[in-house]
Amino acid sequence: MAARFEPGPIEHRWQEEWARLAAFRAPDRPRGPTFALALPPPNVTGVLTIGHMLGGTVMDVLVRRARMQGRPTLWVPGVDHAGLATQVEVRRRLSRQGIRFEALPQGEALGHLEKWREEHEARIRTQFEAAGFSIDWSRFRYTQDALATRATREAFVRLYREGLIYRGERMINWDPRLETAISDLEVVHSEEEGTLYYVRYPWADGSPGGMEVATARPETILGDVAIAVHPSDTRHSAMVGRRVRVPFTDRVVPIITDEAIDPAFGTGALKVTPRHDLVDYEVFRRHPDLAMPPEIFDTRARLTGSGVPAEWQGLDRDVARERAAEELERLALLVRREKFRHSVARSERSEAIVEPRLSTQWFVRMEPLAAPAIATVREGRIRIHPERWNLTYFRWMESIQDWCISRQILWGHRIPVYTCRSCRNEFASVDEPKECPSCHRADLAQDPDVLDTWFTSWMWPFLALGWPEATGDLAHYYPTKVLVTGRDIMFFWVARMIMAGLKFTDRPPFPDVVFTGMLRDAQGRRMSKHLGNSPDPLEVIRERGADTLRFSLAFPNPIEEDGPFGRAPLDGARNFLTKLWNVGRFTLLHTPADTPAPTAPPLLGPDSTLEDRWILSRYARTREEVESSLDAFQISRAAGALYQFLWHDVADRYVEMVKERLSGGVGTPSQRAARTTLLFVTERALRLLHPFVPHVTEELWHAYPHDGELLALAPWPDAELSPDPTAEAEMEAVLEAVRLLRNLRSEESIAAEKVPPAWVRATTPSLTALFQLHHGTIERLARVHPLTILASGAQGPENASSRVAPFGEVSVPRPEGSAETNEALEREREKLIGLLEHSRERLADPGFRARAPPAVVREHETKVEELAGRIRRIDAHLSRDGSSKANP
RNA sequence: GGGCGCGUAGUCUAGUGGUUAUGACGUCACCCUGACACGGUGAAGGUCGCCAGUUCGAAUCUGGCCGCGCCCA
Repeated sequence: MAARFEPGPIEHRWQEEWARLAAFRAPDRPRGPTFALALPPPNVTGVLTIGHMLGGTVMDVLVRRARMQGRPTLWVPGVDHAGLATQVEVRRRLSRQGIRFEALPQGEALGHLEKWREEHEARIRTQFEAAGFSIDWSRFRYTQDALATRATREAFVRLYREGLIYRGERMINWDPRLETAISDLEVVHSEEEGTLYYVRYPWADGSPGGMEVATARPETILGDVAIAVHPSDTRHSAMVGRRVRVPFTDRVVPIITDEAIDPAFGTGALKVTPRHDLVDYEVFRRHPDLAMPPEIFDTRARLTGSGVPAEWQGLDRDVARERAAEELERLALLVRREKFRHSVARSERSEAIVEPRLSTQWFVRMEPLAAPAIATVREGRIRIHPERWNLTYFRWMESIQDWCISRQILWGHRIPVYTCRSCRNEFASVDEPKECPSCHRADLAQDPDVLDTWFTSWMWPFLALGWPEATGDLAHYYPTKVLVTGRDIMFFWVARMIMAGLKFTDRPPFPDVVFTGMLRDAQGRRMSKHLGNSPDPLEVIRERGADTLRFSLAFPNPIEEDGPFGRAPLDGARNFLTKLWNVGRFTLLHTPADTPAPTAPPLLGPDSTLEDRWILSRYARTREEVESSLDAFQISRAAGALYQFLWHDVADRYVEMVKERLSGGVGTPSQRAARTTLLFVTERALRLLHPFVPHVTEELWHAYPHDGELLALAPWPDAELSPDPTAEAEMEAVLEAVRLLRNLRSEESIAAEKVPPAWVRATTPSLTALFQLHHGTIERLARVHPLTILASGAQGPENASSRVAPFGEVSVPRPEGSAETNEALEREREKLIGLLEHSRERLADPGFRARAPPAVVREHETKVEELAGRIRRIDAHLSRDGSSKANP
């Protein structure tokens, strides 16, 4: 085996081998309970980020464990066409080549989109494969493939026929750059600096003065229908009912009252422009006497229409704003301008300022869908991890708005609604209709819009398994077992998936949702596509290895919290894997060629030592910890338990303890016990670590004596052993003696190559016997010789430096020239006295004795005794040294 | 503006009523000891944000304050 751990070649080899053996191909006809998981389909917009790797790692840990547990396991992958997002990317790419996307013939535009999809789909797959995720690529799906199209149409038609999808004229969010409607969720609000214009509307009757109104958008004056004030605003009550002239026009509008007006904003008077503001629209609707003015903007937010003066036609809204302000100034109607901060709504995709627009679009009625989805989470049939996100989920679901699903773009599923040009009959159809079902003519026009991408992806867990067809996969693998994703798409996707699952399959699509946190770069900024501060996973894998990347994401920071990513975690993971590699090498160095695979734990016989029993106990505990952590989706906790066990228990302690036994190599019973124990615990650790770092563990496992073709398909360890508290307690005492002796060596500056004599004195006969039995271990680990074990009453050495612990004391001779101080002991004494006093005070409190549980009282009593004893022993050392100093 | 969450060593983090507060990274000292210097051994480093309260007992529960973050409008 190579002396150095090189991830590259190992990872290639095993990825090829897994593929060759179709190790991750889910059985078509599985037996027993299955474990399925749908990969959240990445957008074909771009490339994957480290965030995808985090989610993938979590999923792979769960999937690989399930597979090793012997459950038929399916991890189904796919990609999402991401309609608007992809169209934006392609549009951008083309515009760099001087091509305007909108000017292309439809077929050609679609060609560009399709080409983009192919490139990115391949790239995404390469990235997931390089990470070693155990995905069943034979079941790869795409949200625009034939089945997905069928599912999308089926879902639409069902909701349409039930009246849950309707078309209506509503205020919607319009993206004037992309010229399409977007949903509420695709709008991002931010605080921005703007200008507030104070405009005077002259009185219609020609009397001097006028009504002063504050607005950020003077260009929309052309669409005003009224001025509104709050009904209880006494400043303006005298004006209510009067009429003003709308600047730039010959229109005359009334001053009205409405509760929605904020008297604190501007002058407390609001101009009402119902076509271009949601609040204004609502005010308008509450005043049926007002008439809807004509449209003033086209789809690119340029002034247009009969209400717009000829010289302003075609002006962009920003230009128009400046022109309007200038014109108002010229007309002496602009009172003043004022800088102010306000919330600006922008389109997530294009960053254009959203133009609220009265428009006819398709909507899904969400309330009937949300109610059962709320209940499902409330009843615990779906559990969200971490639990605190329940609140966010409920809050959004309980105030849910109808979902605008129509988009005026090219890339997506066409809305399956047709209108007969002959009889005006409108109908929805799953299949492409040949004729009008009413008049049987073939003169049909399909709705020109496409559906929001999420209208397809919200069905992903069952769509990916073949729905609406009654496929075998759907029968065997649905519902999936868990959903792992970033919490940033809780509303976009998770909540909608729960609704869709309940609506279309009558079942929750998964019982558990695991949210991963956001990663931060070295400067502590959240990684985002926008900032472009996420490294390319392929680069990281090429430089550091997939296992290193995976482990750096799984540990040390909890996967569900935001955590740092960068050199430090990667180095930590690399160091751990190197440690694992070397522990493997050491084990193999002491594993004869004919050794059988460790199918069962070593039998504990007379040749098994304390360290053997101890490491087996530590293994048993580690396994339990891994199991319970993974059951609770606490991936990092499981990884941490394995890290501690392998590094600190196996490598630092057990290996160091058995080195002596293993050297020489004549095959004594004690050597055999040590070998089989070492082989067993490290082999089991490989199995437990495999879901986290599959390549390196697969490599090592094949170098080990093994049965079976792949570690990936080897059985997951079950509870073969129980913890052994006696062995653990005994080993603790021995290790504590070692630690104190090492501490003394260091404090007394005993050179590393020196092997001084040492003494250990225990407080009880049984501890004395224990140290007697393991005095060789203590000698080796502490590098002392000879070690004398003293009976509890025995006289200690002269002129020695000592440490006092609960179990007893340890001493080494004071080296020549060492200052004869006992600072360490004195510091220890002070600390112990503090603790002693604290416990005594507690015990002196009658309330404590009366109310605290007896066990806690006893605990303190024991502690007082122990501390007092320890202080007495320290005092004995101090006074002896004192006397020896006084009388050398 | 509303809601949610979080403040624990230089940094990240565990810890939901009784522990001498966990681990990792970083720092310092010594050591290239025969699996590993991507290592070993040891050490230093904490008023558990602040103030009050509940309790025999608070990092942990309650309230207020301060700071930070996120979501929604």
